[in-house]
Amino acid sequence: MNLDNSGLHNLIATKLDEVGQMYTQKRRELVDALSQAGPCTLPELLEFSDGIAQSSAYRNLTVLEEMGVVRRLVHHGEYGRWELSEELTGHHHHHLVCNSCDVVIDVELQTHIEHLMDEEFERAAKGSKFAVDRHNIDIVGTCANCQETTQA
Amino acid sequence: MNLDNSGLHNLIATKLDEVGQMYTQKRRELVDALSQAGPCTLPELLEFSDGIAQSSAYRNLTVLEEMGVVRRLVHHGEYGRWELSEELTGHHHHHLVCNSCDVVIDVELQTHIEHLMDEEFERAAKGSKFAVDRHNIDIVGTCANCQETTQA
DNA sequence: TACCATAATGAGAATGATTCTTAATCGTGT
DNA sequence: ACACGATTAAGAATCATTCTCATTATGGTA
Repeated sequence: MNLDNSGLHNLIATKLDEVGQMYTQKRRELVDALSQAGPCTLPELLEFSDGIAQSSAYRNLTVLEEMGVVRRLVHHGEYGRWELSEELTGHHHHHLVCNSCDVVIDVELQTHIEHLMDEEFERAAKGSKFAVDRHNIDIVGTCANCQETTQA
Repeated sequence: MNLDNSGLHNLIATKLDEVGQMYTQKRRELVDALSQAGPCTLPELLEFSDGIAQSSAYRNLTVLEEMGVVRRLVHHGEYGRWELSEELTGHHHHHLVCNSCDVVIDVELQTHIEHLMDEEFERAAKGSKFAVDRHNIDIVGTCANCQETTQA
């Protein structure tokens, strides 16, 4: 599979360079996997990447998270999940979360709904003097695969 | 503090009785704590409750979760959090999540916004043939306490 | 009230995802 | 080629959560 992630990679390389971090092959592989596959667990990332050690994967993801390159998601499955940061991809999105197999799928909502929600979230937070930063929405249910499986 | 949770307790007692589970004093204490304090971590629950063992707290919460009495939340803090289920309280709500101290505060949104969101979530899920069950919204930012603290 | 069967409790061991430690290796600039 | 700092990987350590099991409490029954 040939990915053209050169734009993405250049962006990240610059970002890491600014703070004296290296954008190594292993780190590129993690980013490639995430850009292909969407939110991934660590075992999934280990499959994609070629022979990276578990501890290195965790460490690199932590570094990349601190740099704002990736974001860690936490749901009910046994593993955490990682995705490219919105800051990097430029796509604000939310998640379909299957409560049968724990898979996570990206979705985008219509802009005018996002605006309405932002306004309402601000209003709702005001009562608690809570300063809103961002919002995460999980649409929970059953993915297409699991619907088929349970019918069989 | 005198709570009148008799209605709540009766409801739960009936629910548990139907499946041959006991609604013990320890379980009542957990429910009382949750009904007072909102989403709680396990250490918080251990403080509220009077001398319940850690392992018993976990086991009881799991049982109560299976009965649909409580729900487990998972965020980025070190501990999971537990709250009374919406099915039980009858209040659909979402969460303000402080990314500084990890506290979780309940909020309710306006009904017409909930309707708009539900429609949009259905629409967004359709593309992935995803069957929507419910939605969770986290409004992430800084709670009032942490805003004060950082100013000092 | 005494007895029995079943469920709940608590102490501690086990589990397992994630983080930490450390020695070896790699990259980059000189 | 050298030296320095960053990265890697293997395995140990951490720690929230789950499991085990012996003890205790509960509810039903006669």
